[in-house]
Amino acid sequence: MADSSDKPSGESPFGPGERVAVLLALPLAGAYDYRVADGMTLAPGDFVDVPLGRRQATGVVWGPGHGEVDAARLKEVLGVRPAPPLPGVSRRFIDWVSVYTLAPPGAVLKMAMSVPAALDPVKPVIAYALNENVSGEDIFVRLTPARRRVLDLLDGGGPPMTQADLAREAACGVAVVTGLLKAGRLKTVETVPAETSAEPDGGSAGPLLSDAQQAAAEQLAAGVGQGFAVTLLDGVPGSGKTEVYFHAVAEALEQGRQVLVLLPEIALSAQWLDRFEARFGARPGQWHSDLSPGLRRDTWRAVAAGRSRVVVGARSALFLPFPELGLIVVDEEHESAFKQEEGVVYNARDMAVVRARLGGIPIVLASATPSLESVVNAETGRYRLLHLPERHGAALLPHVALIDMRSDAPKSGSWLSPTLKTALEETFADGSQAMLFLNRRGYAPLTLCRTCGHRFQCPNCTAWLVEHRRRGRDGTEDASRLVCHHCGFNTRLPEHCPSCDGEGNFAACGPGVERLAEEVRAAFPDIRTALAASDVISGPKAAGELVRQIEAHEVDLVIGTQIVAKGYHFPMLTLVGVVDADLGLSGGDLRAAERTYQLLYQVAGRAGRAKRPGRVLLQTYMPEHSVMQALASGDRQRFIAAETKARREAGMPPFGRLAAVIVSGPDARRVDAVAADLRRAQPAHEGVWVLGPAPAPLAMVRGRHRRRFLLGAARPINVQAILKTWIGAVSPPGGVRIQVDIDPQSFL
DNA sequence: AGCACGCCGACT
DNA sequence: GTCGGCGTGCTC
Repeated sequence: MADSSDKPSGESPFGPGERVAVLLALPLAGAYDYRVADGMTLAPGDFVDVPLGRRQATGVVWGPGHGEVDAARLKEVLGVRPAPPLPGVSRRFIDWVSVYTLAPPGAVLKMAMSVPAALDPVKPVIAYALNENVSGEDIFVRLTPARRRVLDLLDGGGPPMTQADLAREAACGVAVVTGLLKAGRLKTVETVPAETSAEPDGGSAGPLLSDAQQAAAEQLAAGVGQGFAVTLLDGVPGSGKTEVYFHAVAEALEQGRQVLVLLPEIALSAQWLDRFEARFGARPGQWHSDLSPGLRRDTWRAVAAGRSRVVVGARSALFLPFPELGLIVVDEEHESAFKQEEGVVYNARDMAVVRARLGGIPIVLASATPSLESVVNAETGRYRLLHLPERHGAALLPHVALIDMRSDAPKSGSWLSPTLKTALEETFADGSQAMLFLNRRGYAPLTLCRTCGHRFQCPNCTAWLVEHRRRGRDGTEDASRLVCHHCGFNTRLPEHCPSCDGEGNFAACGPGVERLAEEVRAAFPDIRTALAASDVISGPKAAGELVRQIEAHEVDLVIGTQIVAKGYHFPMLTLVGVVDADLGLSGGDLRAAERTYQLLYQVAGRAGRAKRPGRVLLQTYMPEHSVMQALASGDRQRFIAAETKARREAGMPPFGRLAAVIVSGPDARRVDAVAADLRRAQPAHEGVWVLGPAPAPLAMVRGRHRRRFLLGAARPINVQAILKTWIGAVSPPGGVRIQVDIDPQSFL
C-alpha cells in the first residue's frame, strides 16, 4: 500500500445544523463541539473560525461532534478559511503524538498551525498590463527607449508583471513604469502572486556511485511507493550517504510525491543545500526558526498546496501539512537536537517514524553513528539495515590517537599537551588546516574570587556563570561578562567581589573556546584562527561565511564547539585535536558514553576527507575508558555490543520504556509538596518502577525549582495510561507545573 | 492561550 | 470610596 491518500472526498461532509468537533490550536483537553452554520458545508480538515468565550479562535474540523455538550450551549462556526484542508494523515498524526506525549491535542495542532497568516486569503498584487484602448492624445506620449523596453516586455500576450519586475527586466527605474501608467499606456490589474518558484527535478542523473553505494541507492529507491518501511542507512563520514538517499528522493519526485528531509541544525547546512541544488537543479523548501515571517507563510502554503516538492527542515517541519508526502529522510538520526524539550516534548526522529507509518510511506534514518535504539531495531529486523562500508574515492579514515594527559600534561594555565602542540606546528608547516574541538562556549566555565573563594552563580539557575570575553569588532577586548548558559542571565564582571568586597581578584577556572583561542594565538602568533561557537556563529549567514573562509583557506585553525561537529567537509583540514575528550562523560547519565562516542566520532570525521589523510588526537585523562578505546581502535561493533548488553541488563531503552515526570515552580516548598503528593500516589504496577523525587539535573532553571521522577517499565506496558492516572491523582497549586517527558534523553 | 472574575493595597 | 495588581478557572 503506497498511499496515504487524503482526498477530502473520502470523508463525509457536515451540513447546516450538524454538530462538528473542532480542535483549536490551544492547550485544551480536547476538541469542542460547534454547530455548522446555515449555508455552510464542512469536511474534516477544514480550517475554521469559531467563537470561544468572547473572542474568536481558529481550529480544524476534527470529525463529528461528541454530543456531550448541551445543544443549547453550542455556538456556530463563523467561517471557513481559504486554505486546503489539513490532510487526514496530519490529523491522525497529531492525535497520535498527543496520546504518546500526553500533550493536549490542541498543543500539538498548534505546531501544525504555526503560521496563522498562512490561513489568510492570498493578498492580490498589483500588476501592470498594456492598456489596449489607448484614447485620444495619450497615443502621442513620447516613447523614450526605456518606455519602449517596458512596453515590449508586455507586448505579445505575456502575463501582467509587477512594477518591480518590469523595472528590473527593462533595466529602468520604477518611475518609468508609473509614468506609463499615468500616460494611460499601462493599466493595473489585480493578480494572485506567481507561485512558480523552481522546484527540484528528480529526472537528472546523479553522480557516479561506487558499487556498494549504487546497490544501496537502488534498494532505497525501490522502496519508494511500496508502503511503510524503516531503513537505517549506516555509513562512515564521506561514504556517500547523502548521494545514496538522494536517489530515493529522486524516485519519490518521479512518482509525484513530496519529500521531507529532517536535519538537526538546518541553519548551519549551507553545504547540504548546495549539494542538493547541484543534484536537483533547485533549492528545496526550507523550514527552521530563522525564516522570515513572509517566507514562512509562503513555504507553509506551498507545502499545503502540494507545490513545494521537497522540504528540508528542523524537527518542527514534521508538522507541516504535506498532502502527498511520499518519503521522509532523517539525516544524523542520532542527534539529540531532534528532541524537543519544551512545550510538547517529543523526539522528531521517533515521531517521523510514526508519521511514515501513518502515511504508509518509507523513511530513511541516516547516520555515521546510529543511535543504539536504531541499531537494536535493525538487529531485531524491525528496521532494514543498509551499510555503506568504505569511504568513497581515495579518502582514508583518519587515524585516531589518544593523548594520555596524565603523562603528557600541559603546562599550568595551558590546555594543549606538548604532543598536540607539536602536531599543530607540523600541520601549519605543511600548509594544511587544523581544528581544535572543545565543547564549551565562552572564556571560562567558572570564575571565583581568589580572596574568599566566592563562586559566581546564576541567580535563576543552579549553574555557574560562564565568563565571556569576546573581542569587539575592532580587536579591542570587551569587558568580561558573566553569562548563564541556561537562562541568558548576563552581567558585567564586577570590580569588587560581591561576597568579601575585595578588589577584583578573580580567577578564571578551566578553558572555554575563547580561552583556548587566546592560548593558541600566543603560541602561534602568525596563524589565522576562527572561532566557531553558537554565540559567535548566529544564523545561516555567519555559518556560511565561516564555511567559505575555511574552504578558501583564509583561516588555518578553527576552534569550535559542537557546531563544527556537523557534516562539513573541508579538504584541507588534516588535523583535529579534541581538547577535552572526557567532557561529556562525567555526570552519571546512562547515555553519556553513547553520546560522547557519537560526538567525538563525528568530530574525528572532519579530518582528512579528501586526498589528504587526516589524523585525530584526543586529549583524555581516561584512555582506558571504553569510549576512548572504541575511538582509538575504530572498533565500533564492540562498543555497541557492550553498551547494548549494559542497557539490556538494566532494562533501559530500547529494552524498557522510560518517562520523566518533572515538577517545577517558583516556590521550592510548593514544588516539594507536590512532589511528595506524587510520591504517595506513585503507581504500584507489576513491571513498573519509580525513582524520585530528586532534584532535576539543573535543580533550578529560570527561577523555577525542579524535582524529577523517573518511571521505568517493561516494553509491553502502556506507560501513558499509567502516567495519566498517576498525574491525574494530584492537583498542583498555583505556579506548580507537572510536565511529562516520554523517552527522556538524559536520565540522571 | 486569552480573558474573565475575584479579592486586597495606593490613589483622585 | 475606586483603580488595578495578577491568582484561579473557563472557554463548545
